[in-house]
Amino acid sequence: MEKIPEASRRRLTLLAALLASYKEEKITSIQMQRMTGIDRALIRKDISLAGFKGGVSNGYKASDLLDAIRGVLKLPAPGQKRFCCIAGLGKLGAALMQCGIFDETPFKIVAGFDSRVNRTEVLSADFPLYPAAKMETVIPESKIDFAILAVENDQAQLMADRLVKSGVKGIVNFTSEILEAPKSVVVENVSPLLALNNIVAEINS
Amino acid sequence: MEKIPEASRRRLTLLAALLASYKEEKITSIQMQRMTGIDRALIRKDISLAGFKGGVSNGYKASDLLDAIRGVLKLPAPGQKRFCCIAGLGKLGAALMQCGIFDETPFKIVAGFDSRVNRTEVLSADFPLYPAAKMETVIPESKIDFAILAVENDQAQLMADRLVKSGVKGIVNFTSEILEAPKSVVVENVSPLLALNNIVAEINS
DNA sequence: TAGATTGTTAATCGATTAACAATC
DNA sequence: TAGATTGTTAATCGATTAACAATC
Repeated sequence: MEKIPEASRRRLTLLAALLASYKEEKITSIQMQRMTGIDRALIRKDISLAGFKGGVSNGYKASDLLDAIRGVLKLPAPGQKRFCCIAGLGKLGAALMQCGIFDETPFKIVAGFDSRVNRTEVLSADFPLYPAAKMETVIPESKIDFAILAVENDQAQLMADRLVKSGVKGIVNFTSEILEAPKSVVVENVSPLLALNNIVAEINS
Repeated sequence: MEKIPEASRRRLTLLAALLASYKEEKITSIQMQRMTGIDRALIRKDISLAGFKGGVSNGYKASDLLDAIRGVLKLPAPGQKRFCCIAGLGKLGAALMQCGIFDETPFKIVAGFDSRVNRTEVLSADFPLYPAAKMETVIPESKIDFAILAVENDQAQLMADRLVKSGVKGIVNFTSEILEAPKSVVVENVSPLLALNNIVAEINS
């Protein structure tokens, strides 16, 4: 199997998210176009790139398609567990850790970090909270691969550097800072500010 | 000015975010490559597409470059105000509204909505909170263009439909659902779950 | 000047679209 | 069958890379 281009990979990840909550048995490229805005020819091309040939003239079996996409992108399926941590336990970080955002998903938050001792002592969670200085020992020990970064902007790069040094493979960046990181660590920006600016730029284009 | 392709537009928006917190006077394409991972030739090409010709042999003046990018993408500058609302005042929505995420930015949250009356009564904020049924009157009256969607997944599409009907131009989607919306409404997905899946897919590619 | 970086062109590369035979 | 949709090919379109003269 040749490797899937980035644009296709991101669309397939989106389709997987769509299918994960899809309720009917069958789905067509036309329906997926309506639900995602992606052209149906492109959807069929992506599915073809993913190596899935199970479609018939009344569409794809949704669960088979989802399994195929998960398989080729190596996305974790329900039942598997990938460990994450939250760095930054301010209002936003605390809410992310308490709101059950990863319930019923393969991702599981197993640690929280903050540089302010009083945050780690005052807050409570289903998993242990540590001072930031413990990151480099806790992250490898707990087999944490991914971090949610929710610190204040002025600490963002500093904490990102520590996460990188601790061995995380990916960072979900909630701060408004653009993080410098080695190519071996993947950063996904989910800053609401950046998102709004992307929306404005698209509207005005 | 011919219109800027989407890929360039998104990179330029990222550069604007970078420059907004950049402290030195001058910046080169090599520095921007290190900070963002984008190839320096591509950065220069994007800047050229944006119509900025102010670079000299020791780089760009950061503030001029930022102004130019904001100008061409019509990004709001500090001092301007664009009004937003939060839909969904659970733990995450409440944290987003209280954590000052848009302080010192052109975006301002001016209303919050929840379908549970007890949330709008129990919580307090610098701006009014309304039952969801009021969206269609409050959003146009308050000149709200953008919404942060932070409801439970099972209400996501329903609330998105109401936001669309109320006239918002863009939705920042914190839920794990993939939203169906007309092409005239821009959706940016900032779901941590989708972000993690994108990270996993990239690592395994 | 010497060294470094920009701005732009041309070449390459990759992604999207159109179209339609094959399939159910 | 009739109608609809897939899977794939070829054509088009757009984006990235390489290279380098111009500039400071």
